[in-house]
Amino acid sequence: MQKKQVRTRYAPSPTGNMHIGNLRTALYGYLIAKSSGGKFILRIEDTDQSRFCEGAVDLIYDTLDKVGIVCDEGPKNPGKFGPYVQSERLDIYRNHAKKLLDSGDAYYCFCTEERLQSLKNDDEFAGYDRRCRNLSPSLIKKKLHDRVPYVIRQRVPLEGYTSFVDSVYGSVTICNKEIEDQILVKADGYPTYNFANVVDDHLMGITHVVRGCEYLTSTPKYNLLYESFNWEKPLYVHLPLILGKNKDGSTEKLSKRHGAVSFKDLTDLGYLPGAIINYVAFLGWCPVENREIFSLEDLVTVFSVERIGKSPAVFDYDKLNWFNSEYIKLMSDDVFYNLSEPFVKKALKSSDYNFRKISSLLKGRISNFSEIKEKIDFLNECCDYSKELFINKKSKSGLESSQIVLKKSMDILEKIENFSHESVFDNLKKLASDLGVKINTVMWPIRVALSGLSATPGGCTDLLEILGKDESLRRIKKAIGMF
RNA sequence: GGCUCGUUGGUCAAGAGGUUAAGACGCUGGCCUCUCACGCCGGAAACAUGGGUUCGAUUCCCGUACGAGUCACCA
Repeated sequence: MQKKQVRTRYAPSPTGNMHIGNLRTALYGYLIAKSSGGKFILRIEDTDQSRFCEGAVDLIYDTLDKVGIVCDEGPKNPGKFGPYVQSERLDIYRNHAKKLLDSGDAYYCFCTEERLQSLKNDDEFAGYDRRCRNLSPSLIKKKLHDRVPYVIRQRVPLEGYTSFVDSVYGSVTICNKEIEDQILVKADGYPTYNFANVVDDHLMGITHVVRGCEYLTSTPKYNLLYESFNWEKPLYVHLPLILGKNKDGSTEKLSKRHGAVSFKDLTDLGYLPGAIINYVAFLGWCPVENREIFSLEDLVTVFSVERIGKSPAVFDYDKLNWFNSEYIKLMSDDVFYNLSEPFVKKALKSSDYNFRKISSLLKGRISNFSEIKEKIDFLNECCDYSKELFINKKSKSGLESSQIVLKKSMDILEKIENFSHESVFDNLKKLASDLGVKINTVMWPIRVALSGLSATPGGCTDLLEILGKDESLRRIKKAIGMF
C-alpha cells in the first residue's frame, strides 16, 4: 500500500495579528509536513463575521514569507481543494450539516439565547439542557415553516466514552456526558469553528491536525463528527501552551500584558525573523543533538514530533535576545552594515560620520538593532559626567594623571596631520612610554573625555577616529577645563 | 466546581530503573583587552510531595499539592 502523503494545515482566523503561539503552530505544522516531504496548507477561518479584520490575510502571508515558510496551497495560491477561505465554502458546510440532520447525528435547536443564558447558572445543565434533542418531526416542520430562528446541534451520545491517541499527549479519554451537544451551524447560517474545521480538514485531505492544546479536551467532539460521517480520523498533534512571565514571577498564558507577543511587535523591536523562528521552535521542542542555532531548512531535517514536550514553556525575552545576538554575529559585515545603517543614521544628528566604521564597532556589541541609539548617542554630544569618572583603578588612572595625560595628548593630537587610527594610536602609545605608564592610563582619560562614559563601543582610538580631530580636541579641551 | 493535561536549577531543557543528573539563557569569579562587548576558563543553582513496586527509584504505579487548559451561536 502506498503511504499517504502528509498534509498539514495552518488555519488562522484573520483577526489582525500573528501571535507567537500561532506562529509556532504554523511552524510545527510546516515542519511536520516538510520533514516527510508533505504539503503545507493555509486556510483562513473567518466564520466569525464580527472578528474579521481587513488586511489580516496579507499580514499572515507576509509573516510566513518573512520567516521562510511557504504554503503549498492557500487563498493566494489555490490547489485543487479550494476555496481556502471558509466564508466561501458555506454551501459545503450546509450540505454536510444536512447529511447529519438526515442521519440523525444532528438536530435543529430553536432555543433562544435568552433561555440558554438563564441555564448558565444551573449546575445540572450548565450549557444546554438538550430540550430540542427529540422534537417531533411535525413540530420541527412547523417551526421551520414559521421561520423560527434555529441552530443545528450535534447529537452527542449520552453514555460511554470517547478516546483518542494524541501524538504528544498520548491517550486521552473523555466521558461522553461531559460533552455538550455543540452547535454546528449558527443562527446566521455560518458554521462554527468546530464543524467547519472537521469538514475542511477531511475534504482537504489533512493527515495531521496540529494545534494548541487548548483543543485537547474538545477533540472527542471532532472525532464523533468524523465517525458520523464515517471518515478516517486524522492524527492529532496538540502543542503545549506558551506562557508569559508576570512581574511577580507567576506565569500565565502569554498575552499582550507580557510585552511584545506578535511577530510584528518583535520585528518592529529589531528582532530578526530567523532568530524569532529559531527561538520559537525551541519552545516545547528540542533536537537530539546539543545545538541551538538552526535555520528553517535545518529544522526541517531534524524535526520530529516525538520530541515535542508536554509541559508549557515560558517565553523568555532574555533567551530571545541571545538568539538575536547570535544571528547578528553570524551575519557578514556587509549584511550587518546594510541592516544597521538606518538605525545609525537615525540615531546621529550629523551625517558627517563614517557609518561603516561605526557599524563595524556595533557588531558584536548589540543583541538588537533597537539598542543602537543608546550605544552611540554620546557621539551627538558628550554626556555630562563627573570628574570622578577619570578615576579607574584597573587602568591606573587618577585625577592627577588624567590631567597630565589630557594636556599632553592635546598637544600631540593637534600636531597629527593624518588623523588616522594607526597614527593616532602610535602617537598615544609613544606618550604612554614617554610618561612611563601603561597604555590604559593614557587611553582611559581620553576616552572618558570624548564620551563622558565608562563604557563605549570601541576603544579610545576608535572614538578619536570617528569624532575626528576638531571635535575630539574640543571635547578634550572641555575636559581639561574641569580640573 | 466538573472534566482533561502537566510538574528536572530563576527560564528553556537532555536524560536513564543503578549517571559526578547534560547543555543553553540569565546570574557570577577570572583571563584576554586602549573601556565595554566578543572569546576563553571556572562557579552557584534542579529531579514538587507522600505512599507503593523493586536489591535499587528522580525515572514505573497510586494518592496529595501546585500549575494550566476547557466547560460560547470565539476560534
